[in-house]
Amino acid sequence: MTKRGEQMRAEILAVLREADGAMSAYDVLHRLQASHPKIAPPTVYNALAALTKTGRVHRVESLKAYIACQCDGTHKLAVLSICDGCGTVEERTAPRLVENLSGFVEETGFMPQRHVIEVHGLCSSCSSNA
Amino acid sequence: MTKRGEQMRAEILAVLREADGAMSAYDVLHRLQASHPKIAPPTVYNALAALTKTGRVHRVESLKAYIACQCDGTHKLAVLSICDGCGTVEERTAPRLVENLSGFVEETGFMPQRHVIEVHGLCSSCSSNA
DNA sequence: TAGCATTATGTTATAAAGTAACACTTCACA
DNA sequence: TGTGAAGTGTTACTTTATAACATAATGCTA
Ligand SMILES: [Zn+2]
Ligand SMILES: [Zn+2]
Ligand SMILES: [Zn+2]
Ligand SMILES: [Zn+2]
Repeated sequence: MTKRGEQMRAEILAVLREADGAMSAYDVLHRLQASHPKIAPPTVYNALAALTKTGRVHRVESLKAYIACQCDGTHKLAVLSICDGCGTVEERTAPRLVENLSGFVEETGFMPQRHVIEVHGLCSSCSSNA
Repeated sequence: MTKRGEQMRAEILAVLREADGAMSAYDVLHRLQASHPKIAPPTVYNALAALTKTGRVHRVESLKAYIACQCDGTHKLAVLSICDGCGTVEERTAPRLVENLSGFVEETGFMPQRHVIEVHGLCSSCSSNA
């Protein structure tokens, strides 16, 4: 919340936005070491946690990596398409699909709170170059 | 493929089947150290990789952990319900849902190959005890 | 069956990812 | 200005995972 912290989060968000694909926390760390020589892992992880909590960043679970949000806060409905060729990650919202998924797990009395929907494959440009 | 390896895989699968919830690779490792004092991480990771490739085990991406397959080989259509209360992971197949998801990502020319669908929340018994 | 190539497996050592615990800073409010 | 709550940073460490190489099993050739 303070200036220092918010600035760190803004820098990390900028780094993630510039990136082509997802970045690991340590990718981010090494990138920041140019401007912040003494930065340590927890600083990055703290900032990523704060950014994730406010929906500005998502962790890509199946890549152990992070992306800047591309869906402007509707991240609870997000589907990630992960290209295993070029590493790009596209985020799109799919309210209907998430609703169906919730309904499906609720059939057994399960109470859903957070959805992880990640699809690996090839993006259109990688699959045409295959 | 050889006897030694297949036996290791069978043991690991048995350990995972006995477990209540998902186990980390190191949980499995420590469990096996009782019977195999000199076992090392790559042995476990190799076996888990082989078991995963043949669909007998799944990695729960959002838990960095592993479960024995509960769906008998139809794992490409699986949805995991992960209880954050008691740690149980239930696997159910949802062909229709996966088909819809594939259709959704294909709208942008993406070619899906592997689906990760994990829902966090509370199982029926944990949510009634809440 | 012996010799050799091929593949699978195990071991050592190390890298990558993540976090606990505590010290420090900031800022609101008395 | 003090005091405390909240947030942030640092040190040191744990957990997760893999590269590289050594070893062992398998199956083919002769
Ligand atoms: Zn988003
Ligand atoms: Zn691509
Ligand atoms: Zn399965
Ligand atoms: Zn539960």
